[in-house]
Amino acid sequence: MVQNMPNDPKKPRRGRPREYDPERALAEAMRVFWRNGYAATSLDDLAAATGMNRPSLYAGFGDKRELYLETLKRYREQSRAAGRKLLAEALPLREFLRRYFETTLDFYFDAEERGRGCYSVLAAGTQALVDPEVREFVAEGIRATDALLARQISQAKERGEISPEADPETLARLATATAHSLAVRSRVGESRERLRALAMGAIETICGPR
Amino acid sequence: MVQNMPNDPKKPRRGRPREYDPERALAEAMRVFWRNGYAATSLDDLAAATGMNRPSLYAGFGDKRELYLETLKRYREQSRAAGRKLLAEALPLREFLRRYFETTLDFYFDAEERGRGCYSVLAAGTQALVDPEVREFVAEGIRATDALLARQISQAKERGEISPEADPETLARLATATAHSLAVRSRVGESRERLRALAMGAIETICGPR
DNA sequence: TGCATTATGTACTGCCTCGCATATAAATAG
DNA sequence: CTATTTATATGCGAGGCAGTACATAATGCA
Repeated sequence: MVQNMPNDPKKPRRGRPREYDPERALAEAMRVFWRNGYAATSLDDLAAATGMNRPSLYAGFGDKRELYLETLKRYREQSRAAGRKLLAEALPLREFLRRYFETTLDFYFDAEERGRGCYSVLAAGTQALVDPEVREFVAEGIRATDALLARQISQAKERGEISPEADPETLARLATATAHSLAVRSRVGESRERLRALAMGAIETICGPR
Repeated sequence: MVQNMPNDPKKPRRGRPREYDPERALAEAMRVFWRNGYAATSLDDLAAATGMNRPSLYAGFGDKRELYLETLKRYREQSRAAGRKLLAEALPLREFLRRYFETTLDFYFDAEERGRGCYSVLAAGTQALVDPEVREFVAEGIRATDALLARQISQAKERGEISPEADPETLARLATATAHSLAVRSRVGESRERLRALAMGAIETICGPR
C-alpha cells in the first residue's frame, strides 16, 4: 500500500493534490503509537493526530497494521541514520559509546523531555508475540545493534583501547542490554540525568580499567 | 474490590459457593495479559481464559483495570518469593548471579518454553505512560531489583570477591539492565540457551577478572 | 421447610471501532 | 469547457466491547 511515491518534487501529479504531508502524518501517527501502544490506538486517534480522516488514512497507508509497520520502518531508518552519522566520526571507543547512548536517549525522550522508551522495544512488548512480521523486525533491529557495537568494540580492541582478552561479542550485547534498560527506565520516569549516569557506569564497566 | 478473602479454609461462607478458584483465575488472566498485552485483552478473553462469565469477573475482581493491578501484585509477590529463596542460600556472588538470571529466565519463558518477556517490563511498555499507578508499580519494582543486587554486590565486595574499586550501585544497575535485555530478547525469539550465555558474559564483565 | 445470602447465566443497552460506500472538491488533460 | 483523476468529507452498517439488570441456582441458617 505504502503510497505512490514519497516525493517526486517536479511531477505535479494528476488529480487533486494531497492536503497532508505524508512524512508529517507518519511522524504524528508514530507519536500516538509511541505513547498509547498499538492496541490502544484507534483509527480515530490516528485521524485526529494526523488531521486526516479515515478514508484518507486508508488510501494513503492501508489499514492500521500497515500504517504501524510503516512507522516501524521509519524508526529503523532514523536509527540507522543516527548510527551512520556517529560511525562517520571515527571516535575512540569510550567517546563513541558516550555519544551512542546520548543519541539513544535523544530517541527515548520526546520533545518535551518526557521519557517514552524505545519504539522498537515497545513493539516487542505489544505486537511481537502475535505478529511474526513485527517480531522479526524487532529481532533484526537487535541483531543489527549487537553487530554494530561488536564491530566498534572489536576495532577498539585492535587499537589497544581495551583488554586483549575482552570478547567484543559479549561486551556488545551488554551495551545493547544497557540501551534496553534505558528504554524501560525512561518510560517509567527515571530522569535523563540518572540514565546518563547509568550509561557512563556501563561504559566504564564494559571498557575496563584504563 | 479484591475479593472478600483469598482463602479462609474452614469458614464455609454463607451463600452459593464459588465454582472457580480465585488463585487459578488470576493465573489464567495473567497468562492472557502476558501474551496479548493489557489493551488487546477483552473481558470476553478473560472470561474465556478463566472459565468465568463477566458478571462473576466483576464480582470477584472489579473491572479490567483492577484485575490487571491484581495480576501485577501477584507477579511482584512471586518475584519477591523467588528473590527471598535465593537470598536464603548465601551464595558467592558469581553463583548468586548465575542463579538469579536462571530464575529470571524461568519467569520469562512460559510452560511450553516460549519466550514471553517480563510481566513488569510489559506493563512499562503498555500502561505506564497512561496509568500512574502502573508506572509507580513498575518503577518500584526496578528500584527494588537494583537495591537487592546492590546489596549482594556490596557484600561480595566486603568478602573480597570483586575489586575494591568497584561501585556496587553501578554494577547492580548493569545487572538489572541485563535482566531487562533478557526480557526484551526472550520475547522476540532469542533462545534460552543464547540468553543464558548473554547472562554469563554479563556476570564475568560485572564481577571482573578472577 | 422457608429465607437470606452468594454465585452463575442470559441478555440487554449504549458506545466505540473498523472498513467502506457515496458524495463532493480540486487539480490536470484534451 | 468537459472528462478524468485523485483527494477529502460525511455517514452508514456490522460487530465488538464494557458494564449491568434480571432471573436462576446452590448453599447456610432458623
